[in-house]
Amino acid sequence: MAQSLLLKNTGGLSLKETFGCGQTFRWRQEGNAFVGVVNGQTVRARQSGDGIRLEGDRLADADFWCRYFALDMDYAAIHQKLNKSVRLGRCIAFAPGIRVLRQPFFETLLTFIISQNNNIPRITGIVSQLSEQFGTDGAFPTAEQIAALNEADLACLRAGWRAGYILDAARKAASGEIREETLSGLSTDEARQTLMRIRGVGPKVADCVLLFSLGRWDSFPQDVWIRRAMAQWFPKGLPKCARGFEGIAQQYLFHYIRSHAGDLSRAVGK
DNA sequence: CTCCAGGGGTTCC
DNA sequence: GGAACCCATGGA
Repeated sequence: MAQSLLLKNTGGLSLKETFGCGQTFRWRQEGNAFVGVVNGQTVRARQSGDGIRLEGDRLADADFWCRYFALDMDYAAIHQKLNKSVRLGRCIAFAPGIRVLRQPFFETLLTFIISQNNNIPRITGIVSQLSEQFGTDGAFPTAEQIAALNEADLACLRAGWRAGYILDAARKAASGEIREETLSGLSTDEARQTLMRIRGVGPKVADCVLLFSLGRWDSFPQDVWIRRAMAQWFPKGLPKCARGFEGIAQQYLFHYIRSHAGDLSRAVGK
């Protein structure tokens, strides 16, 4: 029996911009709605009036979704700060409805390990296969479920050399060497170093996990495109107005750059 | 055929 | 510390 939940006070959140800006690989558009898999539950989301309507079996409660969509953040204030930079302001104006989600920890960790030197359709496919093959009822598998496997078991994913990285991450998570609760108690820099003990997790993947799962908005995923754009747009680093919100600024920047790849390839000298 | 995709490990200097 | 090169896979 399907449940329904209306999230109010969603401000200027745009599902299209939020799901399409490259931070999640688990939502697909169906008409004017989006269908995603979150915590093993298939969810349909659509914007309605002044809120977001969620539908699905066994929906999580409003508190969970409030956290998932970062509705506890004051994005009007964040935009006001970041708009002090003309260039960041341009990126925000292009997609003001982006909100940085807080996604499930283990799933985010494996997803961004899989994302390395990879493209979005293939990342989506591997994550989907991982869930169908090894999760319970299509849910994203637990660390314990993956830790019990070996590389031969993962060969069906066609994930290449990342299979070994997936296993190491799962084993460290299952053993308790890497725990979300532990990371939450550390500084962003300490948490980054801890995550990088996992084979296949470098600064980029670590910061994506910190930003997209733990809500560490001061982390800063060093994407290759961002590095190129930064060198030209912000030769001295991000402006002071982005202090504490480097990750959010980066996500606006990334979406803008990816959507203007043709223009930027010339501007950035790719 | 080559090139590339939201990187990271290893091996050099 | 940084630069070069390697890594499996699939689509363009």
